[in-house]
Amino acid sequence: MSSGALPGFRDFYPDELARRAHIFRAWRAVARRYAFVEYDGPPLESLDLYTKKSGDEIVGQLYNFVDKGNREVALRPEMTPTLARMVAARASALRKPVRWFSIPQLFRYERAQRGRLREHYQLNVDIVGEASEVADAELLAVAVDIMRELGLTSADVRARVSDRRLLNGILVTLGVTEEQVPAVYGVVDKFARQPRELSAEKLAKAGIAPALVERILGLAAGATFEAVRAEFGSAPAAQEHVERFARYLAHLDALGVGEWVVLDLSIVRGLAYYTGIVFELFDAKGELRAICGGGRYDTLLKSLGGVDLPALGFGMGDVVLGELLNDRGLFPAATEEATDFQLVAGNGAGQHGYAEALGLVTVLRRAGFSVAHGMNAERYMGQATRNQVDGAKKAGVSAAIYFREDGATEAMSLLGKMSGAPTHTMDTTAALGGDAAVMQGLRDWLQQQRDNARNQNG
RNA sequence: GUGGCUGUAGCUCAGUCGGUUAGAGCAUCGGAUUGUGGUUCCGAGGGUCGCGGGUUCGAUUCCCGUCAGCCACCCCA
Repeated sequence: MSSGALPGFRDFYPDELARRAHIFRAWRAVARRYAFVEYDGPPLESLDLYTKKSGDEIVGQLYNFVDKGNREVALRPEMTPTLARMVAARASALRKPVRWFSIPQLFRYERAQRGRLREHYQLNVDIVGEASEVADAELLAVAVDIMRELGLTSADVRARVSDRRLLNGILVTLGVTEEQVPAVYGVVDKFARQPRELSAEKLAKAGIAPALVERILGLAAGATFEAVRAEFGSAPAAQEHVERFARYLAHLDALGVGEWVVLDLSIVRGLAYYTGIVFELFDAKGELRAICGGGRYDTLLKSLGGVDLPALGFGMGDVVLGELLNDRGLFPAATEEATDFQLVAGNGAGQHGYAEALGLVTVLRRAGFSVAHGMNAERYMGQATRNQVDGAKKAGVSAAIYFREDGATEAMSLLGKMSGAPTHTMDTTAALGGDAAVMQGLRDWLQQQRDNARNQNG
C-alpha cells in the first residue's frame, strides 16, 4: 500500500525475521545432519553466466544492468550456474562426491504474485560426482527430512517423483518417435494445469495416433509404479530404467521416507536441463505452488563449466514453505528468542536506587543472560510496579527481576498465568556479586519455567 | 507481457445516495493512593481516504489515467 520496499521485495520486521530464521535453522540443521557443508557465492554475476545456459530470452526475467566498468551483470536468479562455476574451477582438487548446500537470496524480474516474489531465499542442496541412484534417494531424503524437522507430516506434503529416462523408455515402447518426444514432454508437464481435451489436441497435432493419445494421458493422470513395472518391466527400451527406479524406491524406503513418495510421470520440470530422476514436493491439499523441486542434471556441468561430472540437486524456497507453515500453524510463538529478564522496581527499589539496579542488570548480562530495563530513572522509581511488570509481560520477556522490601532479590516468571506466578529468591549481596552458584540457580530456574510453559502449550 | 478484482489509521474494517472538523475495534504511548501485577477505567498520538487529472459551487465518494496489491494466464524458482 504505502511506500515501503520495492514491489516484490520484503521487509523483515522482527516477527518476520524470526520466521525466516526458523526456516533457515531447519534447513541448516538437516543439511548438516546429512553431512552437507555450506558454501556461498556472490549475489552479482556476469550476465553471460546465465545466457550461456538458458539463451538470451532469459534476460527479460533478470535483474541485469551495466556496471560502472561497462560489464553486463545480473543479480543471480538461481544458484546452479554459480555452483557449476565454483566446482569447475577446482574440480580436480575437490574430493568427490561434493556435498554442498547454500542459502542464497535469488532475484528475478517478474510480476509478483502469491508464492512468487522478485526476491526469495532458496536452500540449494547439491551432490556432484556421483552417478548412482543412491545419491538421488539421499537428496530427496534431505528434502523430506526438512519437512519433518518443521513439523510437517506425510499427510501434509507429498513427494512426487519421476525419471526422464523411464518416461522416455515408456514412450519409445509405446511407439512415440524421437521427434514427437519433446511435444509429449510439453503436454505431460502441463497435464495437471490444462484441460484434458487441450492436451489430447496437442498430442494429435504432434502426429500421435488417437489410441496412443489416450494411453499417454492415462499414464500422466497417475499410473502407479507397480502398474508401470507390470506393463513395461520387460520391454527392451524401458527395462533398465524400470529396474533403476525400483532400486531408487527401495533406497528411499531404507532411508525412511518411503511413505512420502508417489510416482508421478507428469513431473518433467521445465523441459530444460534435467536428465534423470526428478522430483517435486507439494502440499497434499494442492493449494500452493511447489515447495521444492530438483533432480539429476548430469550434462549441465559440462555445458556450463566444461567439467564432465554427474550432478543432482534441489532448490527449496522460503516463500511457499513459509505460507504452508503459516497455514498449518507450525511457526513457534516467538519465545525462543525471548529476552530473559526485565528489571522492574519492587518494594525494595527505594533502598537500592537506580544505579544499584543497573549494577544488577550488568551482573546478569556478564553471566550470559539477556536483560532489558526501563531507560528512564524517574519512571523506574515512580511508576507503579504493576505497570512495569505489565510492560515486561507485553514485551514478551520471560521473567521480571526486582529488589524486595525484605532485602532479597527475586525473579518472577511472566510465562504463565500471573496469579500465583512462580518466583525465585536470591540473596541480594550474592546476586550483586555475581556469585556463580546463584547465577547457575537462576539459570536452572529460568529453564524450568520455560520447560513448564512449553509443556502447557504443547 | 495479458486479463479480472481491490486500494480509508501500524492491523482488521465501517462510513460518505457528492456537503463543513472521516469513525470503531485491536495495537502503540501516557495516566489512574510507592506498587502481587496480563483485568478494568481515563486520556493521547497517528489518516494529503494510494497518486494524478476531469466533472462540479464543492470529490474520500462519480469518471478517466496511473501506481501498488491479490487472482488467473505466460513463464519458471
